[in-house]
This record gives sequence, structure tokens and C-alpha cells, in this order.
Amino acid sequence: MQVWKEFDQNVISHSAAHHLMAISDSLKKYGYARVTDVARRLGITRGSASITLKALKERGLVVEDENKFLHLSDEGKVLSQSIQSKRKVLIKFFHEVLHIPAEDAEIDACKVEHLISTETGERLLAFIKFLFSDDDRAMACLKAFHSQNVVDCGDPEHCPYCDEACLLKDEDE
Amino acid sequence: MQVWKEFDQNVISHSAAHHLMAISDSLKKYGYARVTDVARRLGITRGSASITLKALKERGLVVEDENKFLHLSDEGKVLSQSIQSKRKVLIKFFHEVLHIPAEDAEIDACKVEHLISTETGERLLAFIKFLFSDDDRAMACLKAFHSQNVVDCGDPEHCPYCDEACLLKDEDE
DNA sequence: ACTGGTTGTTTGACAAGTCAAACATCGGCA
DNA sequence: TGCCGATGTTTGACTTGTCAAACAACCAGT
Repeated sequence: MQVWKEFDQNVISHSAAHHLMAISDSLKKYGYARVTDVARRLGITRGSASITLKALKERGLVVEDENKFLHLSDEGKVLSQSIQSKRKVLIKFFHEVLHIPAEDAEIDACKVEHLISTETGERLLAFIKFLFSDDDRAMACLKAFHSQNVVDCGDPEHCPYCDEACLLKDEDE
Repeated sequence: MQVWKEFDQNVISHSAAHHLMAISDSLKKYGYARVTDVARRLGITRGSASITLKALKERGLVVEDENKFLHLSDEGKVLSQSIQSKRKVLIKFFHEVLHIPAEDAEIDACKVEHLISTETGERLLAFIKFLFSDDDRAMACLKAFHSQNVVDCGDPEHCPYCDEACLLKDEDE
């Protein structure tokens, strides 16, 4: 298999990943999750959700109780959890470091999140967490990047990387 | 359109991106590119390549001369170039900073490369270029991350981030 | 009980990307 | 001249994910 064809050789598809997360979100928000809730959350028809969820049930990631309410299996929980944590860190990185608008940061994070390998995901997470840690060198690095590259961080007053070296504040002088 | 559905709303599809790059690679290597060359390079049948390339010709990204030899239009060249530069920096980052094995770095870079928005791509590029620049703070940051996280960078002797603080060298003592 | 609304499933359709196989073309060699 | 191999296209089939629409089941109000 050539490298470029690995594109959709993921544990689960983009679509399936979002079905899992929709269940997880719905459970958190309402305490239950039905086909309708998943469909509404994803903006697809009940029919579409029904088909995809059937496949997820067959793969043992989703279970259905006697009243047709949906739950995540242990495996499903782990998967959904790992996707969400990748996603959160990516959004933070795109938004806070690269200053991508929140909406776009979310779109891109969601594209990247489940596509990259587990290994790359974990190491990327470690790297970004290090960047956001209180390590002096990480903080200095982010500040330096910010002062050299940022056009508009949106909120220089509360931006942790805006200090005496920041371009924005320089412009104010 | 919900955020998560933007997934395949890209300028070109993953597949199309690779068809463009295959033409570009073939031109560099052989000086020409035919349907067969693209198909062989991508590991698909001539029939499949023929269909996708027809669409790319219709979109004006690929042109065909009177002998059925393929070329990139100006627009095609720009697109292919921008994808390749994103790709190269991502591979470097995954491999050299996160220490993902070369093959896997390539797979993941190729997944991410054309999916993220132009904006995110450019800023990510800027960030990674800054990380690899000779800025003291960037270098210190990479070294610090390396010393705290790397299990095996593969070649401690020639690794630019392995110094007195490196875990690997500590283990040798 | 009847009626209406909600819920879930099924069905037929579509688009993208792939395959194998049949087909058409062309070029070179015997 | 004739044939074979390489090349490119077309066709029918499959997969995934989607839609709309029809359908079945059930629950609630009257």
C-alpha cells in the first residue's frame, strides 16, 4: 500500500468518529442519546444516522439498550475520549498560538484530530502540552514567535504572549 | 454547514492533490508525464487515473498537449507547489521534532497537508520555520522538549537536540 | 378507540473514487 | 502487410456517506 493511500485507513472514519462524539456529547448534556439526537447534532437525517450507527453497533463501539437508547461501549468510550483530547489541544494550539479564528481552528482541528496516527497524535499532544507548560524555555519560545509573527492576536491586553516585545504594543507607541 | 462537515470541503480532494503531485514528480524525473506514469506512481489503474485526470483537465489544473502528454497549468503548479511545501515542513516537524519514523511522518504529513486551510497552513509553516530557525529561544525550547520527552531520537550522536541535558546521554553514564 | 406526532428503519438515488475488463488506437517490428 | 504490445478510454460494479421519502411502531391527547 502506497503511502498516500493510507489516507482513509484509520481506525474509524471521520464520519464515524463524529457519531461517537455526538453520543458522548448528548449523554453529557441530556443524560441519554437516541438516533434522533445524534442526527440533529450532526445535521444529518435520522436515516443516515441510523445506518452509520448500525455499523458502529456491529463493530461493538456503540450499544443499544432495550429502549433503543444509545451508549458507548468501553472501547467506544476510550476512542471518543482520545479523539476529543487530541481535538481540544489542537484547537488550543491553532487558536492561541497560531491565532486562527476559533471557528476555523475548530474545523482544522477536527480534520487533523482523528486522521493522524495514534503515535503522532500522542507526541504532538506531548509537544503542545510542553509548549503550554510553565517551562521557561517554552514560554520564551512562544513569546518570541508571537512578537515576530502575529499580526493581530485579538486581545493584546489579555494575551499571555503580548509583553514589552510585542509588535502590537510597539505599534501603539 | 456544521463545522465537522467541512471535512471534504477542500479546494481539491486528497486524491486529486496526489494526481497533481504525481504529474509534477514525473515531469521532474522524466521530463514528461502520461496517464500511465501517474497511474503507476499512485498505484491505481490507468482507467481510474484517466477519469480523475479528465476532471482535473476540466477544472483547468491539468492540460494535455497534442500527444496526450500531461502538464500542469499555472494554477495547477501553484497548488501543487503549496501542497508540497506544507508537506515538506510537516514531515520535517513530525520526524525531527516529534521523532516519528520517516515512513509514518510521511503518511501523517500527507493526510494533514492539503486538508488544513490555507491560513492555518501558512501560520503553521511560519511557526515550524521559527522553531527551526537559529533563534536562541526556539533552539532552547526544542532542546528542552527533546530532553524531557524523547525516548529514542535514533541518532544521539548527530541529533542537534541531544546535548548535556539529553536523557539518552544521561542513560549512558 | 381514533388521530397525530415522534421516532427509527428501509429503500432508491446520488457522488466520489476505486477496480477489472473490454475496447480503440497507435507504433514498431518481422 | 500484419500482428503484438503499450497506451488511453469506457463501462459496469463496488463502497461509503449522504438525501428524501415511504413505512412501521409507539405514545399522547381527545
